[in-house]
Amino acid sequence: MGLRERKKVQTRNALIDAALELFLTQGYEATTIDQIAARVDVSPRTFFRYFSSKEDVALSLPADSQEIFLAEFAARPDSESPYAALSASMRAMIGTLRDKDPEEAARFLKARRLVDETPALLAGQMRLLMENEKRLVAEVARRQGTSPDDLRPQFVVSIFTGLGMICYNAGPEGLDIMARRLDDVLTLADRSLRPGWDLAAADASSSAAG
Amino acid sequence: MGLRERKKVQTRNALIDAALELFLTQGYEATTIDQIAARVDVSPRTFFRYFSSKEDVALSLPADSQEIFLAEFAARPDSESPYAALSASMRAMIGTLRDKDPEEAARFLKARRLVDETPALLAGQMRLLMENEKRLVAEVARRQGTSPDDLRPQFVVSIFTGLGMICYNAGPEGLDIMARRLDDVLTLADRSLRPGWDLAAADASSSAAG
DNA sequence: TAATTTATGTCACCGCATGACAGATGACAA
DNA sequence: TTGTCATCTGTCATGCGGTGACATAAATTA
Repeated sequence: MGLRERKKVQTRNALIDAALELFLTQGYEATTIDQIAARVDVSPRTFFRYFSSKEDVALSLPADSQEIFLAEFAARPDSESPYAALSASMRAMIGTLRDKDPEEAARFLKARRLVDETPALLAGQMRLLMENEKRLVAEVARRQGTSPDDLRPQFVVSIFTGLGMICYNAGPEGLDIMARRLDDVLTLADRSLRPGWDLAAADASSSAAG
Repeated sequence: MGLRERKKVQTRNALIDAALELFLTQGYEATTIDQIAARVDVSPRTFFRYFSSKEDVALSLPADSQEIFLAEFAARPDSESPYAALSASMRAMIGTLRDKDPEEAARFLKARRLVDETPALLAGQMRLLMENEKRLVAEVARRQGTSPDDLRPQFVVSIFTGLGMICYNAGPEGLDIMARRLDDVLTLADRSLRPGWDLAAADASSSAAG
């Protein structure tokens, strides 16, 4: 890897660190791009060459974790039911996060804390989630053998997204807490849902695109 | 009602109409506050005296409908289970919308269409939803006899929120379609969930606040 | 009509975000 | 090492969103 590339990731990480630091101490809105740039000794214009917006830098780590989740999901064997694959991917994501070096894990937790206490960022995170939702629905539909326009894959994804939010948003206290919370939620789900609920049952189609 | 008040609601509605019109024809981001204000013959500064942001005017109608839902929910008898009360409130909300005068219903549908095709607004709508979520969880906890910090009321609300999103977001084509979609989703839910799933079962507590 | 309240317009200002251009710096071949 | 090229960066200018301050116009009340 050349010097140029190394410098780039270095600047990028520095910007993230500076941003998180300032956001957490002064508050998200109270922090300006100029302050972040100044702390990294970079022009404000350069900030926007690394991140498309103020929100972007705050959500870059959560966005990464979502990408990890999606990658895990895509890698699950077809033998698993949609819901089983989704649950396993969630567990795998937490595991992956835990295996990273401590520095990066700390960054992630900082970001999680920040998002948790900033409504605007919570909304942004939801937006990320929704952008991925289509991909998720498509994959679930494939596993079910139904159409992505069908109500059933959307149903499964919606249910799971709700569960994911509970444990994801409840875990700025550490990845262990988050993992435990996930277990609790999945236990609750097992108790509430009928076996095979996520498989393509008889009718209930009523396609109709959104 | 005095002239002053009448003028205010008039201006407000004019701003909403102008905004929706421009948003739908030019696109949300491509439309400026100045354009909206100009169309109503009002200074841009005045726009912000009626709406706190560009997003606010676009989401004012969806926000209203959420308020209606919450009001309906608060009015449901305690004899209903949490999930039953939530479902009934959703139906009632659609009914209330349908009973309004056609002009206002048209505005609502316009807003729904707009939100549907604008990711930023979709996210904003989710933010509104999440702001109300606490209230919802508290009410469900009361009905269950559990603590709002408990996982179970959160679980019920999350599940229902997912279902609500499916039918809500699928209905820019009219309130009738939206009602039918709701029926389909609830049917699917009845088939997937065990009877009494939304009641406070044995343990599964593991409180832990977010 | 006079006094008070309140809505509106004007002006100034800040922060976010983007395009354009010039200069600095690393990459690479001779 | 040197020269060329690609790319990163800083500076400048601009537009839009959003807010505070103040004066003016309009409605309310007496």
